[in-house]
Amino acid sequence: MTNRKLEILTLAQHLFKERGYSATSVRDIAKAAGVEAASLYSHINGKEELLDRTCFTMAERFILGIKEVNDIYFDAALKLKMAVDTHVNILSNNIDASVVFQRDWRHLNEERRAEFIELRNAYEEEFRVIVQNGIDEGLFNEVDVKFAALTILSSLNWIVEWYNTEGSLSASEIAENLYNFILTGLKK
Amino acid sequence: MTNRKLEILTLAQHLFKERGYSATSVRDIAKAAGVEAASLYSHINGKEELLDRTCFTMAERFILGIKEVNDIYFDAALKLKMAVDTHVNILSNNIDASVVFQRDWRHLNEERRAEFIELRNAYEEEFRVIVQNGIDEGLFNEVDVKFAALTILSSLNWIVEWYNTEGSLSASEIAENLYNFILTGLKK
DNA sequence: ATTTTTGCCTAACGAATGTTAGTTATGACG
DNA sequence: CGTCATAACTAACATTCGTTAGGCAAAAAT
Repeated sequence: MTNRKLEILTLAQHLFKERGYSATSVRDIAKAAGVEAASLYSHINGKEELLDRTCFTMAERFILGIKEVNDIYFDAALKLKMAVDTHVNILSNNIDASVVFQRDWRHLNEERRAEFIELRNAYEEEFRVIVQNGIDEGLFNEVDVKFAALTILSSLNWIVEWYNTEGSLSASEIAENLYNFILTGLKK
Repeated sequence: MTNRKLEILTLAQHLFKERGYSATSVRDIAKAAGVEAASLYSHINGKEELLDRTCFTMAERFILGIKEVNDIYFDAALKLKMAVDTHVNILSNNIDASVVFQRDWRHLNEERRAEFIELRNAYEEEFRVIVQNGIDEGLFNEVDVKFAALTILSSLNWIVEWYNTEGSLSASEIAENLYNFILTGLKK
C-alpha cells in the first residue's frame, strides 16, 4: 500500500468515526485529502474498500494480539490480564479504526460480513477459553463462562465509546482498572 | 400520535436497527408500510422525526425507570440490582428502539444531540451515585466509582448487540446474571 | 531524450436521496 | 345529500450519491 493510499485510509477512518460510514461520502473523504472525489479512484477501488481494510486490519490485529498472549503466558489470570491489556493498547493506538471496526462492520457486503463475524467469534471464543481455564485451574469462581466473557468483552468493546486520547489514564492503566474490577467485583 | 403513525414508527425502528439510520431510505420505510414514500409525509414531518422520537422516547423510559427504582428502594445493593433489572426489561420490551437509541443518536441534529447527551449523562450519573452510596454504606468495595459505573453501563449498553428475543434467558434472568457477576467478580 | 508512470483534473453518468405540490378515492358526520 | 377529514396517490424537484472516462502535467525510469 502506497503512502498516499494509507493517508487516504487514515483520513477516511477519521471521517467514518465522526459521521459513520453511510453518512460519509466519497466527496467528504476527497475534501479531507485536498483532492477531487474522482481522484481517489486512482488509489482505491471504491468506498467499500476503505471500510473493508479497516475492519479486517483491526480484526487481524486483535487476533494476533490474543494469540501472542496465549503463547507467552500460561496462568489463566495472567492471560486474561494481558489479553485485556493488549486489547486496550491496540484500541488506543488505532482509535479511529477501532471505532469503525466496532460500529460499521455491518455495512460490509454479505460475504465479507460473514467472514468478519467468524473472526469476531473466534476472538471472543479465546476469552471464553481463558475464563474456562481459570475455573478449571481453581483460580476463578465457577461463573457462567459465556456470561463472564460477555461482560469482559462488553467492557472492552464499549471503551471506544468513551476513550479520549487526552484522558488522564493510559491504555494500560485503563486495562488494569478494568481487569481488577472484573476480578474483584463490587461486593465487600 | 395516531395508530398509523405509531405503526410507521415501529416499522422504521426495525429498519433502522437492521440497516442503520443513514442507510435506511424513506422509500425503504414506505415500502415496509406498503405505501409510496410521499404518503409518509401525511404522517411525519420528515425522516429525522422518526429518529428523534425513538431516541427521546427511550431516553425518557430509561430515566423514568431509574427514578422509580431510586424512589422505591433504599439499600444501594438492592437499588443497583433493580436498576439493572429495570434497564434490561425496558430494553427487551423495546429491542428495535433500543438498538436505534444506542447506535443512531449521533445522527440527531446538533441541538437535539446535545439534549440527548445531557439525558444520557444524567442517567449514567444515577449509576455512579448508587455505587458511591454502596461504598459509603460499607456494602461495596472502595472501587473507582467512575470505573465501576462504566463497567456496569458497558455491559448494559452492549446487551443490545447480542440480545436475542428467542434466547433462553428472560430479561430478568439476564439482569440477575449480570448483577451477580458484577458483585462477585471472577476471583475465587 | 524519450517513454512510462503517477497523481491529479474536469465532465459527466445513472441512480438514489429527502421532500413538496397537487390530486383523488373513501368513509364519517352534519 | 353535502361537507370534511383521512390517507393514499402521481409527478416532480433539486441534491447528492458512487463511480467512470478521458485528458494533462510533472516526475521517474529507460
